Amino acid sequence: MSKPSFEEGLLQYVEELKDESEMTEKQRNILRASIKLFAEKGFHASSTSEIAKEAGVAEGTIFRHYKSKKDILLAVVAPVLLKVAAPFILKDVREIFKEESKKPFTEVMTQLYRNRLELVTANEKHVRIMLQEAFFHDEIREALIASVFADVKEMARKLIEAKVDVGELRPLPTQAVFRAVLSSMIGLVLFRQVLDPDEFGNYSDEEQIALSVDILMNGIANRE
Amino acid sequence: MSKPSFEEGLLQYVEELKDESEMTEKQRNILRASIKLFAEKGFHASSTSEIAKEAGVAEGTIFRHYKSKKDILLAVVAPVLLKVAAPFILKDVREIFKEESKKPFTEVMTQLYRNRLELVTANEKHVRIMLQEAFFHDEIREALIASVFADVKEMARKLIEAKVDVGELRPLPTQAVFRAVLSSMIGLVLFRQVLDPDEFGNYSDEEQIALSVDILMNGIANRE
DNA sequence: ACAAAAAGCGAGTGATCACTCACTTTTACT
DNA sequence: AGTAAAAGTGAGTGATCACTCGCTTTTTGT
Repeated sequence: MSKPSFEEGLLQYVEELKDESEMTEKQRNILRASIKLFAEKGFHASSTSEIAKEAGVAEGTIFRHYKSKKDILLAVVAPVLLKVAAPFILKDVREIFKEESKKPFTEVMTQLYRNRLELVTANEKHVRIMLQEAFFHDEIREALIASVFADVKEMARKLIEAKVDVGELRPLPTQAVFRAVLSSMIGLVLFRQVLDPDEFGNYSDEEQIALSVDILMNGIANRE
Repeated sequence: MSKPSFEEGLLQYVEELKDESEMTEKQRNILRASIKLFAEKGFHASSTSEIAKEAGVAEGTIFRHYKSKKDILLAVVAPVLLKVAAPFILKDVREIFKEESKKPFTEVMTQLYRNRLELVTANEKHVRIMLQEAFFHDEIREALIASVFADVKEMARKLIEAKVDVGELRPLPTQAVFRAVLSSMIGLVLFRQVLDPDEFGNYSDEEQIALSVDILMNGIANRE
């Protein structure tokens, strides 16, 4: 599992801006600067004067190309989300899901949980900022759902239905199974990072993952 | 299950401010106004001039009593959280958990999920603002965890351990079971309200709850 | 009753913000 | 080369913000 950072992906994308479109160099600089600052400190915390400074451009130039600050955000978020964030978030998931039929579902889940825990740990700041922005701006939330959630849902759907067909999973509504999987994963991250890091530490990450997967697969009820 | 709104609780608390402490009437008005505005629009969106206006007080008076705007927040949040929000959030949970030994765990969970779904639906705005503030201010997040999460965790611990003792639940680490329960609940709410409301609507709330409880109890794996 | 302290006041301060506009420079087209 | 359009500029605008300060009013203790 390779580990190119989100930052690298961003920088690379920013360089690629050079080749395409009929943008002025200055306009590209504005986008570059905005991407950098928004990713670093979020939208609200980045002022237009900062963006201008970072871009080496007069503040008036910004508003020559974008009619408002929010306009920059929208111009920046869609392509970045689609070309950098979504691929970055989904890359490993796609690999893990690829060999669906070979591995037992339990193993796929274990790998997935381990991988997601790593991803969130390594990119805590960016995750935080993304959630924050998704919280505030409907457009970003919807774009995130459309570009990331929709994909992962489709991938999961295929895997889950295949596993139901071979009798490895119960024939429940796919949507409910997907929800259970994602909920369990979100809960794992949430408990470790936010809600209860102390008690979480009573077991190693591997043990916690094993517990989560065990419960996801077999439930918490005792079978008489 | 009674339904006093969060708003009512807030207003009642605000009235009770009258009786206690050595506060000036104006100072109480400032707290009242702050509580109202913060609950309505959040901390950042409420300006000190607004608070002053709402409180019927000069802006200078605010800073006579509180050395900064954040100071008001901290003075307001701890007691409100402890005396209004936490009881409000936990009230029904406590009732549902009360008759622990009588009802099967499945039934308790079903009631709990149903109740939480109702609570979030009926108080969407306040939930949103609380999460938003918890996101931004470490102090609030920690206060929420200490006053709400800690309580619910303790209540759940007792119930879970009792149910493990009578053989209704598997002898897993309590903490992992609690995480599974809470994750499933958060997931239910998250999918319905944010992530996938369309597909969620394919089943009724009751059906979705039943599915979540079923999976929580029995897992998603097929038992050969 | 009187003075000191506390409470209250509101115009004012300086900072920052997104955004504008009159103007200059560069680019593109003929 | 000449010109019109596009790009770029930066001082300026008005709004808003949290917060201050010199002053007046009210409360308190004796």
